[in-house]
Amino acid sequence: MNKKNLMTLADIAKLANVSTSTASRALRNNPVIKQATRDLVQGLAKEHNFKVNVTASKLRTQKTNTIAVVVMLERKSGQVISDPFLMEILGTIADELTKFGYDMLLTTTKTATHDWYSYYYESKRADGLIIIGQGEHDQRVESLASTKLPFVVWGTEIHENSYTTIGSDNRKGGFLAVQHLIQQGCKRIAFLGDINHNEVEQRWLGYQDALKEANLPIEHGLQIKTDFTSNDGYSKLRDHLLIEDQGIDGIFAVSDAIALGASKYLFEQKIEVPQKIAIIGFDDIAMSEFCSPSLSTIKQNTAAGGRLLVKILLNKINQQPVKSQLLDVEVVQRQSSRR
Amino acid sequence: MNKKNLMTLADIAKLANVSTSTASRALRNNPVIKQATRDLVQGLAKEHNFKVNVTASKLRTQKTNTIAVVVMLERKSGQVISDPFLMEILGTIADELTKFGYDMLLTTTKTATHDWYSYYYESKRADGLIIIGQGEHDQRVESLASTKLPFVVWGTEIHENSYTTIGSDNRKGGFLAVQHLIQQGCKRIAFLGDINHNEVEQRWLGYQDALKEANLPIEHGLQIKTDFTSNDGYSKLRDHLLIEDQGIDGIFAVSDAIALGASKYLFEQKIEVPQKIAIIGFDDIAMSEFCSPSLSTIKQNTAAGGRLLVKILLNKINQQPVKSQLLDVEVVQRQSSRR
DNA sequence: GATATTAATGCAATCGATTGCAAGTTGTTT
DNA sequence: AAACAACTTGCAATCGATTGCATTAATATC
Repeated sequence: MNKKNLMTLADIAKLANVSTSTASRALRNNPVIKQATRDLVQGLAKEHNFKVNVTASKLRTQKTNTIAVVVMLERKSGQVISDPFLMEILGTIADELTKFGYDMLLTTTKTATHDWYSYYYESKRADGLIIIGQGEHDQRVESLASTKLPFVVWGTEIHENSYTTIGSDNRKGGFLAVQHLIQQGCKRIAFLGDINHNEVEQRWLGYQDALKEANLPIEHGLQIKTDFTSNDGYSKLRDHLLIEDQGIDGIFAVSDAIALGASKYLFEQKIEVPQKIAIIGFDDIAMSEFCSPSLSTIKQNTAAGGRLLVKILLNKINQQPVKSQLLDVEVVQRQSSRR
Repeated sequence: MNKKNLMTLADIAKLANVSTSTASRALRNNPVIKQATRDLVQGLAKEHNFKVNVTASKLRTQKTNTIAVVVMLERKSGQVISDPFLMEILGTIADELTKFGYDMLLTTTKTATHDWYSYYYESKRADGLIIIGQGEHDQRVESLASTKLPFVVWGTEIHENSYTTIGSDNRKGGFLAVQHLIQQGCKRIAFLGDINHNEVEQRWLGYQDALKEANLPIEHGLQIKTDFTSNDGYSKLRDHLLIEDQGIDGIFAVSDAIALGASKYLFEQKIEVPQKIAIIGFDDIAMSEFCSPSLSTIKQNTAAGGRLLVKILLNKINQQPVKSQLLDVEVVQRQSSRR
């Protein structure tokens, strides 16, 4: 027993009358050790509630069995993450990692160090990295690609082969959203989102695809740069889209949060949704079903996404070849666009 | 340089022509080392981008500089966390911990081990534990109290001195919410929540306090056990509160998520909010401001809560005396209760 | 100039588990 | 009975940084 009277492997070994090497192997069920010895050691370990000191183990094996997850937050647009979408995917990742015996280290970009390679890999905090949200063309992610740190990004594939990304088929999502609005009879559809985000850019391309397909004009005046918050959805609609003048009849917001903000403004202005203006969001967060009118949206499969992120990263850590993947999306029609 | 050609302290020492002991002290700015030597070593470290191996450091110092955060999820009521409230407090904790140089290990209760003391403390994964949400009188938390693991709980103080909790003044919150409804003219106010949760129980006591103060009867038929989801808020209202029969004119929901679910049902039934029924929630999640009608609620100060959790835990780790604390709450009046 | 102080640095043990290699046992084959 | 193979186990080094104690160098004191 050491000073803090926590059992150590040596203690167990002594109790079992074997060497620490044998004890170690026995505990890990190494078949080279006689079954009887294994049983003995494992029994003693359980009896004395012995737990391997993972720190010592990490040092010796040079594996941390830990994955770091970085959530990219907007530094400017506000302190907290309001987007429930993040929480959902985070929850899945956490559960999936524990399933594979990995611990999960969580950081946001707000206060954390910027040199992820040094901080996590060189200093041996984690075996790999999951980055959620590429944000606005972030340089840090780009520069990781040249290091030995295995990592995966939730987002959109940008530079072929530069690094591995998992994400929804954003372009298709944008397309489906707008196609849906057009099917509901919309002719002049506004776009709310910030195309400096890679994912949003894709959704925006999808928006254009759908307009082109329907032979509708692409009007730049209807495309409003909007942050990922309800607040901005609200105020951009108020300040930049002069509803009457522009005569828009549909809104595609690149997140449900934005869409809810926009809805609020429409409600206040007593503009009927969906009769006068139909609206659709993106994400399918839990709240969307419960606002009034309920919000149509593009559903992202967060559970599948979280699982895939983990799987791909672990494969990468084990030197297996991996490639970027797109997850399918689908339209969820609710009241805000049904007419 | 070792095999993986990462710099090690010994390498730096060699470059600087000093012993590893000196190098170590120099790096950590130990004043016993001559300033010139310190500069030399630190310069070389920076130049060669050397980072201490935290694993080795942890092993030697017996400190992990890591805090584990456990998010208690309902195992039954569904897989994902829909409550944005959790994400907000989690974000604050993450940022606050990095500020103090700690890493944050995140787990949910869904898949994780149950013996937190063994898993985190005995195996040296973390120096302390933050538990978010006591859930339904959980036994695991209770049993931690007798171990050496320093931990803090977000929730409500239950057994005096048994362990340290930080949380909102839930009883006052419940009181304020219902008092507010009464001031708006409500006489028969329903309660939606599951009082098996410690926090909810407090809010429920506050509900009763307010009714008593106003000399209104406490009707058990108006108190409906409801899970922390919009879904359940919706269906419990539909199935158990026969609006016309009971003639309720106010609803206090113990979370905004529940309140939104309830609102949806009222909206569908074309029951006017707040004229016919006023409604108030709890939490003040970001969405509450953006539904229609916007949701009145009791605001919890998550930022202060997160900061306090970290501060108290670190104090505890440093053997300083700490005590449980209540955070103040306030009414945020919006459309759902303004009449 | 000799000794007492103080300032800097180095030696070597330590944290606890893992593992290559050697050594000891037991069993098999001829 | 010798020779060899197959099992089991132990020795001792290792992972990389930290730190108590000893030692050397520099400065002060008489």
